[in-house]
Amino acid sequence: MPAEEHPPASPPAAPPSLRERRRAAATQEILDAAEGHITEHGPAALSLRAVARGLGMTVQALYHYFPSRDALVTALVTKGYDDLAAAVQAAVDTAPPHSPVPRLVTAAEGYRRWAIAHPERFQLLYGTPLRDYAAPAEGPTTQATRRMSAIFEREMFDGFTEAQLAAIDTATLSPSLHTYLAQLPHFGEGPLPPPATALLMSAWGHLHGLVVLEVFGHTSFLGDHQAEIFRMAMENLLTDLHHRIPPP
Amino acid sequence: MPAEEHPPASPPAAPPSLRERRRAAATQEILDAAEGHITEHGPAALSLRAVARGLGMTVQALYHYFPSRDALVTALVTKGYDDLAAAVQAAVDTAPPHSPVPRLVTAAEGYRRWAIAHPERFQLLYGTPLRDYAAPAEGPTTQATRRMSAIFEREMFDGFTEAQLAAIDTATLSPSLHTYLAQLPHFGEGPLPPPATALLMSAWGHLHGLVVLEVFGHTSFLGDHQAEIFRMAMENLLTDLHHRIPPP
DNA sequence: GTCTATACACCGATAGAC
DNA sequence: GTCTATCGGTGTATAGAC
Repeated sequence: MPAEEHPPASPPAAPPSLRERRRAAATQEILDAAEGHITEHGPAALSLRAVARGLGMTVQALYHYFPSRDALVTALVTKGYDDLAAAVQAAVDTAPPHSPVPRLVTAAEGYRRWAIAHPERFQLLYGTPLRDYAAPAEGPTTQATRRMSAIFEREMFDGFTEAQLAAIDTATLSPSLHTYLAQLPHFGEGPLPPPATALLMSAWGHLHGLVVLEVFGHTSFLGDHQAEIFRMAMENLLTDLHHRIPPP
Repeated sequence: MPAEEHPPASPPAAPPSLRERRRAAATQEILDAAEGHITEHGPAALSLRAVARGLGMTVQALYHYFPSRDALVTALVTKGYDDLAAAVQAAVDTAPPHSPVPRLVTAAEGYRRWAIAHPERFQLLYGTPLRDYAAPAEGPTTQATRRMSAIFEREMFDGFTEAQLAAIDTATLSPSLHTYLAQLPHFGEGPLPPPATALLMSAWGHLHGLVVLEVFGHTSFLGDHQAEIFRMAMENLLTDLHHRIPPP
């Protein structure tokens, strides 16, 4: 059951015909309704029937736009990653130019804010994988991860020379890991020295973990103070990082 | 629909009767089957029918031991937290007395190892909350969090005086947060100064985030090297921590 | 305590008429 | 492109016989 060609369909060079525009509009409407349903009932409750109900259609109308439930889910996941990355980027972009709060912290707070504003969509991306849904290999997840990495990489390491980054003082990396990281397809602009890549992953884990615990309610006993704990953790992360980067 | 008294049933002072022992044995058998089902098909697929099928029973037999699906889930969640905490504790306990790897890192690796060994059960605890399942307030989750906190608290801060911990150098904590943390019911043995509590939460997020990303497949591009990245991150965490604790 | 039978809901997917 | 009708499956929960 191939699931290509139907939803996004790389547009041909020619301008979209009326039929195509209508189709795109309908597709968009379905996506919005599906997103709304997830927001209200959680990712696990997503079903074509429920979306159809919400739209006043029958299921078969939907099958005309999405060949299967998986196709719809894939579209939603892709859009989720896009929106999250855009939110992080927007947070960085809209920060005042000489803000006292470091850009990396701003980016992290953008990540957290999006997750808290859209907990169910965040679950769709980073929670338990959906029952009987297999994400397409080399699919949206991979691409999205790279885009996010690129943003955080820039905010963490911009302004340092490659030599500095290569000399970052971390706990020992085995030669095997070192060469592996060195030959990893680079997400960002320039190549990233292995110690920097390792710290990037560590930082992502740190950031992500605090957000996950909060969104899934495991730190609710902190109440409103979760924001400040998060901020403190990210500021500490940054100073610890700078502490590990040698002077030029 | 009250769900008490059925599964664990605080035992009366008298020794358990034959009937009670039989009941306990059957309950245990059901729990094992349910755990097996989760391990094979994931938490979302858990249903009384499926468990009953696996046991060669009918659903109604199960209703005799668990008044509802929620009751069964609660029992499984509780057991999950217990097992995870026990695994972390066991990792610390079985470490060689003068091992070069710090006890905190050992504990963290115990956490990671359990999650990787039981990814579906880990999902049950820390993944997307189950559809239509509401954990009992002040329930197993809260208790379990405290137990885990106590372990990590010990490994992070044992050997330091309270004065040292109170003088930990973190990014600024607002007075409001400071007093909030100070009056938080203490999870561990002694009272924990606010900066230490804040760093404990930060560390838990760090640890948890890396594990979550790995278990849910978001860092699979690192392959076997995820273990080493994790180890490095935890070692860095520990040295950064010591860097923030002033000498006595 | 375990069974059959049943009520009532949900789901994905397909066939074929219009 | 949308509909009705349908197949074959999932689930929670209850009633009542044995």
